[in-house]
Amino acid sequence: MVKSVDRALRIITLVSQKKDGLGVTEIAEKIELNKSSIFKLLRTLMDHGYIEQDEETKKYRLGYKYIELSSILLESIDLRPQAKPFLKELETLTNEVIHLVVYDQGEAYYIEKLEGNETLRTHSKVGKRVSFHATSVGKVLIAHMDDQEAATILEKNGLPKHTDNTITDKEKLLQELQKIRTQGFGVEIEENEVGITCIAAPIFDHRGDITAGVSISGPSTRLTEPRLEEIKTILIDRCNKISRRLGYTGV
Amino acid sequence: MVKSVDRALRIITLVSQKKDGLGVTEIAEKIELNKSSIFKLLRTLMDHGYIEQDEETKKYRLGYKYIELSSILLESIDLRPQAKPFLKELETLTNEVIHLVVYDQGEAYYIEKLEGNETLRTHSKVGKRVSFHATSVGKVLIAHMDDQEAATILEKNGLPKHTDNTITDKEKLLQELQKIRTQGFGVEIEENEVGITCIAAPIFDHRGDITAGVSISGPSTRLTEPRLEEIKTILIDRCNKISRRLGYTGV
DNA sequence: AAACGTGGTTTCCTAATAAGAAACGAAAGA
DNA sequence: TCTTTCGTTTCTTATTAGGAAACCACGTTT
Repeated sequence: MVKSVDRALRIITLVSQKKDGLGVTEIAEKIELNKSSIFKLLRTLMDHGYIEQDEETKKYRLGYKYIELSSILLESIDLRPQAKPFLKELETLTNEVIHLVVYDQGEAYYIEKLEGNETLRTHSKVGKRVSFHATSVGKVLIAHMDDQEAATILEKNGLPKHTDNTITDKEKLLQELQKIRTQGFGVEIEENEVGITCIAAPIFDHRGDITAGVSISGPSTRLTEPRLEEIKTILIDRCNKISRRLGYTGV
Repeated sequence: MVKSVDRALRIITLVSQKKDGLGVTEIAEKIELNKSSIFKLLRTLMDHGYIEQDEETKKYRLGYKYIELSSILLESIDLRPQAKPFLKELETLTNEVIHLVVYDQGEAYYIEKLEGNETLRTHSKVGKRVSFHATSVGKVLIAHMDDQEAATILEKNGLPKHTDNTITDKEKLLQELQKIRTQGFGVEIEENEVGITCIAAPIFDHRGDITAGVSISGPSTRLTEPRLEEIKTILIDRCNKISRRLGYTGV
């Protein structure tokens, strides 16, 4: 632990909390360090543009460098590596099949799959396209798009019947989407494939737009109501964490 | 200058440039510092979440803390204080009236005004609403909105004639807007007020959306073609700088 | 399979340096 | 005008950051 660096970073955190900035003395009190030491740290941070001093009030606030790096960073974060550790957690906690599905220009794709350890498995392929109306992730994705985009997708793909449970009525689907938005997750019981049940939650990016969804799927015999209830909680929790990793600030 | 902090910040900058991260040795070479020193610095940065280590590759990359702070930060930056110093520069460089105009939900307002030092002045008030079709800033603002939003505004406000030069024909206005988009600035010669000429450039935020415009205005007798040419260059330059301060990455 | 190389991590010592005390200077308030 | 406050500077000493070298884990080569 490099002490001066530690202190410098604490200064940054402190300064970032006060939009209008803080004075040297104020910072010195909070960090519990000598004024002159704080001053020197601030100067170093200033030289790098991480902190800047208001010319009039003499107070210190976050600098342009921070903003510069942030925006570049937010644009360049990759979903997959950010999500991976959380997906792994879901895998070990549930022992079911975990899917990461991204939405990109009218299409949804599986980009990650974790198998779980149990023997009875659902079959799926990374890269395969996802049905929007008949899967939990698909429903979650369209539920959080703007209405126009969702309408275009549904228009284009229609509502083909996959099983007896598939929602083929548009009105019913719209109600289902509303439900998904309010409760924060989506469930699908044998709507896509007989014997398979699924639960999914959304991932949002730094602009607040939906970019992906995570689903947990398994045999309906195992994913019964009480089990889904358990899984739901941790699924939503991890999805929120992934969203925050992408810079999402809501919730 | 606190040396260790300086080095730590250089590490951050370095790491931020490589999306996939860097190893200790790699960093040590670039910073020209001993491996162990770099290691200790990295550990400190890690403890604060500014840097994180990939579990598999062992490489170091920017951490969640950065992302967390950035997104909060980008949402909370105030345009006015960011723009102020650049507007002052424009003022001293041109000696004309400088206006900062924000766009917010269908309306445009002056939120900042700098007078210049010369005697002959245009009159305007901070807080006053801005005409969209008859001023250079107004035109710049609608030029960079999406078509639907621009159409709504024009529909609502119409194209009232202020002077003989006011553009009252919709087709002609649309052509003008196209021109503004391609050349990156807008000019208005006595379209809003007889005797006053104006030039304006756009400011974009971190999402790439237009949020404001800066205009420089003065008597037409002084703001002649060659003078406008000079002013144009520095105006666009400062506007770009302000945009970058707000996290804009384009250009 | 053993030797070698590479890259991350740890240890330890000492020279470099960050921290603190105190003084200074400018600005704001009484 | 005097006082207080706050940012800045100076200087000295105890702290500590940095460097050399060794260590360890892993992968590759011979």
